[in-house]
Amino acid sequence: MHRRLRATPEWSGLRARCLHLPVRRSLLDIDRLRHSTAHVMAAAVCRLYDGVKLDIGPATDDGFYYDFDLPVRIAPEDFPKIEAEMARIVGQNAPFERVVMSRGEAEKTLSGAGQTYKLDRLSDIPAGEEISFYRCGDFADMCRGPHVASTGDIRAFKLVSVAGSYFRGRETNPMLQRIYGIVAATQKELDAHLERIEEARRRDHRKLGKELDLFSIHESVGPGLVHWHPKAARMRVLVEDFWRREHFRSGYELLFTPHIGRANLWQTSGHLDFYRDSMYSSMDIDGDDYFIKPMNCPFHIQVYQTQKRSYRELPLRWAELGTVYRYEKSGVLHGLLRVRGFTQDDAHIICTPEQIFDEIKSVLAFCLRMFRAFGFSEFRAYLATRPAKAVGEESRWDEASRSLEAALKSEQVEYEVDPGGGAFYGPKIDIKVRDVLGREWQMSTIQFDFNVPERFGLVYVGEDGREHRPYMVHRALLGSLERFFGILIEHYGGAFPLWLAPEQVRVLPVTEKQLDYALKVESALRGRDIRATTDKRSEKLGAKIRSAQLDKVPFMAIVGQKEEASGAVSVRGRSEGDMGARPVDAFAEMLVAGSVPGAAESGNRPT
RNA sequence: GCCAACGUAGCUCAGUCGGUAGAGCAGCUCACUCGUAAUGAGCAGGUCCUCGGUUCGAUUCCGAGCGUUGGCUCCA
Repeated sequence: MHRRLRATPEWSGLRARCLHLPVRRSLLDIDRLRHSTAHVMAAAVCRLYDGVKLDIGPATDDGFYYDFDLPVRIAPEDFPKIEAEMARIVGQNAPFERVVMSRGEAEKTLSGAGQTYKLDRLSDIPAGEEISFYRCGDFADMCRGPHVASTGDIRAFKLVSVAGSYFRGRETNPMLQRIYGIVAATQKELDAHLERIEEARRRDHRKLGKELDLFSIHESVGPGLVHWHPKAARMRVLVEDFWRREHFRSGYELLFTPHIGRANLWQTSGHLDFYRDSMYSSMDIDGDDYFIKPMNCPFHIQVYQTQKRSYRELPLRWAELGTVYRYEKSGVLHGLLRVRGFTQDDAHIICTPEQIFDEIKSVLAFCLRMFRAFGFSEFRAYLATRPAKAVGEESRWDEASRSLEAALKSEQVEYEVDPGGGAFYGPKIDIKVRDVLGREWQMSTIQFDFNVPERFGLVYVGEDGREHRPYMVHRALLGSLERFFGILIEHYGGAFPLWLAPEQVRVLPVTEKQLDYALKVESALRGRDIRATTDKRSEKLGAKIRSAQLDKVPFMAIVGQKEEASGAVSVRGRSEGDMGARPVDAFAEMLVAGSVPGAAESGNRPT
């Protein structure tokens, strides 16, 4: 899941631009610094606490961590103490010395020190490979390295969090304590990094969702179940309308299907065999078991099966904004990004073998077009191919995988292949999108399904008059509307572009004497489908402007005596400031022109 | 689900070493009628997450549960 990115020049350039990370050093050097700092942290923890058992302390994408088994609980309040000890070690400028040992020596050293986790890790090292320790002052750790020359090279670091983590990530193993830290070459770079974390915190969709009155999740209703407030609902309608229009234009038709279905259906589809852990328990209706849907595909298949299908009507492209419910473990729920009930922008494409190349290519192009409309321009794809255990003929897998790869090449999307990483039922492409802060979000998935068509006996009649099994592709572009909305909030920092803003204009009367005129302006704008409201409070103009700014409304229309006399408004842009007076009609014209779906706007810069 | 922390007004938070609580903002009322990021005064607002236990007395201590947060894991 947390795959390390390859340091292609193009990609690291992007990182540098978006994450404000140092460009001068190669990623290897920064990793060396991170890993060495993890050692220094481990050394400090060993000095401060007794009975420390070490596991590992690797560099991560933006820092480092070290896993410990400790008799005491570490809390963030302990960080200053550990950091102070780390600073002492750095001050000593102790060199990192590499010590090579035989397996026997290493075993003796580790078991003598009671380092059981390390012993376990030692057994992972293949026979014949060199076993090295790195010593630094009074601390030594089995480690492949490499390290910086000495601790004095570590100038700016900070511990950021502590959390539990299973040894080797397995639930059955003991839970260790993981301390996370960040490190940079200079204090300035560290500060920049901290500033980036701060910016991400400011943009947190859970925080903005509350501040901007967008959505809520209620303990009384249940965790992971989202309530869209009026402003968010308005935005969702804008997204959905745009989505539907684009689908119709791209040759899709829409379906609406039920929320529940008989157990037998899920038995046939295989969900009850393979996916039951993620499904909610059944409900009894007239003595039959029904399940709430975790996916839409079995329903779409039913629609397909209502007729004998000919090759002439393929490809069929059926899309549905289908709300599905899936059980997610309580610990993984996270705002809008990980929920239990969500609306997939699902579609199934059923086509002949001859059609799959073109179909995949156009799905991918459609996908990128969609993202660009929402202000995303950096993508990365992961192609997952046939695993050892898989259903479906190998030739079909090959054909499907080739079509996926060809589409990626033809659309010039950077991608990585994950050999054998596909699900048992088909190969797939997952597409990740970078937001304005340089964070990567998995959104789209385009996957072949060789399982469901087989299980439901899907066929079409070919030119030869015989029955053939069609290819079925399952795809979601935005993924889930809930999750996509959360990402949009963070990408734009709540300052949505004009076409998506739930409130596009707020009319601000200078005094209550202009309230009637303000309401007239509001109604004129609404007449042009512009989302306008009026601030009717008895406040000074400055206060009204402040509220509108905080609510991130794209435009304010200020109306005082002068404007009323001339049938005008004074326009103030949320990022432009005072834009001067103009007639109401001209203002409306400007807004309508700027509200085209997908219209780019500079509303997403960090503020 | 697991480890840890947290849960006080609509929001952000303070506080109570066990004697049922307070601020700012938001809301409401009144006054003010104001020109590009906060006018003033007043009012109202709380099952201190829930349920048990200890105690004369629990928001505070203990236990369980629920939820949130940070991770782990999971994401056919």
